[in-house]
Amino acid sequence: MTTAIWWIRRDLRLSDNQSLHSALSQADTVIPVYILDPHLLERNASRRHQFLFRNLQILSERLEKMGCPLVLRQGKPIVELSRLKEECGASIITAEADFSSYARQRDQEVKSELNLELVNGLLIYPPGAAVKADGTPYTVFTPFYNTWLALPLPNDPLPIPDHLPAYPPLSSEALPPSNEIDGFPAGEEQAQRRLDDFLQFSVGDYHNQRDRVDLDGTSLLSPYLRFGLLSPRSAYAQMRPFLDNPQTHDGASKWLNELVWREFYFNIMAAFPFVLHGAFREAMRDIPWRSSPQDLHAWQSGHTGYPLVDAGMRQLAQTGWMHNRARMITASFLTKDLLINWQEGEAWFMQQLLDGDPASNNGGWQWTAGTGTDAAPYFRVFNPVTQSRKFDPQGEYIRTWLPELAAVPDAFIHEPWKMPSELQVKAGVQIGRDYPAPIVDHGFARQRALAAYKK
DNA sequence: TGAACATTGTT
DNA sequence: ACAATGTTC
Repeated sequence: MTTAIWWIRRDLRLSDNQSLHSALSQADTVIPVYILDPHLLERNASRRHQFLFRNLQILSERLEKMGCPLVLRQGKPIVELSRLKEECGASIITAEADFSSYARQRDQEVKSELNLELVNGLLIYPPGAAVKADGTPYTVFTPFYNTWLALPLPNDPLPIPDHLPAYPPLSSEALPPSNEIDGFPAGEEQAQRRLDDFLQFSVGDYHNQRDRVDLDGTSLLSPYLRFGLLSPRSAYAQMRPFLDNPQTHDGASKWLNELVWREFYFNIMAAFPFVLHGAFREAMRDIPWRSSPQDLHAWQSGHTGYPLVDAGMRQLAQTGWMHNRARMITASFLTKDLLINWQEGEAWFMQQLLDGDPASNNGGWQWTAGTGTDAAPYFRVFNPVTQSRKFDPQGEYIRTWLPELAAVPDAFIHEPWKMPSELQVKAGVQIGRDYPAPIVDHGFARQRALAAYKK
């Protein structure tokens, strides 16, 4: 008679759960446990906490129905796990491996005292699977991608276990109350539904619609991948027929490319943990950033005077999600136009994003700032107006998130400060009063950024 | 997974 | 004029 603890962290699902599967294959009794870790909960990320609690609620209900309720504990993981082990006599703990410095330190500590088995699942292939011939990690995406694609296909996803053994009663904390997040219904069934919708309706056009901020061309899966409501292996397996179908190949392939960016940045974080604290490239550690709380606040609150930038920032603040193209444009604006340290943006995004993940978020910011691996050349400065015309041609995205500009004619929607005053009256918006004039001139700012980066 | 600006070639 | 192309940051 053996007992295993299934320590749930970022794998809030029953389907394709390698940690759960390993626990079941080694023990007669499996105790599902989630530990509310004060170190993680103290972080200012209430939207992700809401989503986490809501998902725990749903998982807990499913486990309850299967006669194997979730045990919820609160405290330092090593302490809580040791206590739980004494209570239930478990001989093994299984968990899905995670790769941030905190996660690795936490797990190392647990491993040194308890029998912890870490399994793959957060990624399709564990960090280190796709490396250069000499065994060192890739620091450029494209060769990483090519090697990644050439790896043997992963095993098929695991089914949901049809039966979980019951266990004697254990105490459990009450779940904090939580609400549904608008636009991202919780639970692994909703994650699967979201993927089904994407495969049925959008994947074939993904490659040519994904950059359009005014269309629903993206998969919207990021929050689900973030919390392991969908395993990337399962998503990849379900994508494969669409890769093989010539009608949908281009879109599916572009989507896979994005999924591999996620794998890439996890590899980078695992191999170079210092990226979470500063620039990957040494040469980029001395950029003379500006300090301007006022400009930072204008950016955070969506009041820079550049409509697309502001629309993105307000979408983020209001919903916890932002279109990927808008993420690049707003990030470029902070780092290049305002010349504010990308780490300020990284922190703000981590605070706001429902899908906020240290590896992907850090990778994205360093890419935009030109400080990272595979860096965009520092002289690549997005023009917020050009990008706006290109990716929101009718200004629909802008009008959605900036209602004060709703009546601005198409000809001025991307640069409303050029609107003659009689048109401002007609559109019911006075620039400088109802909507800000640009807080910085892009042409000037571009030159300033080029000079600052060149030093 | 840029864009500004100069140059060239076409009306 | 203005689009296509090349060069530069």
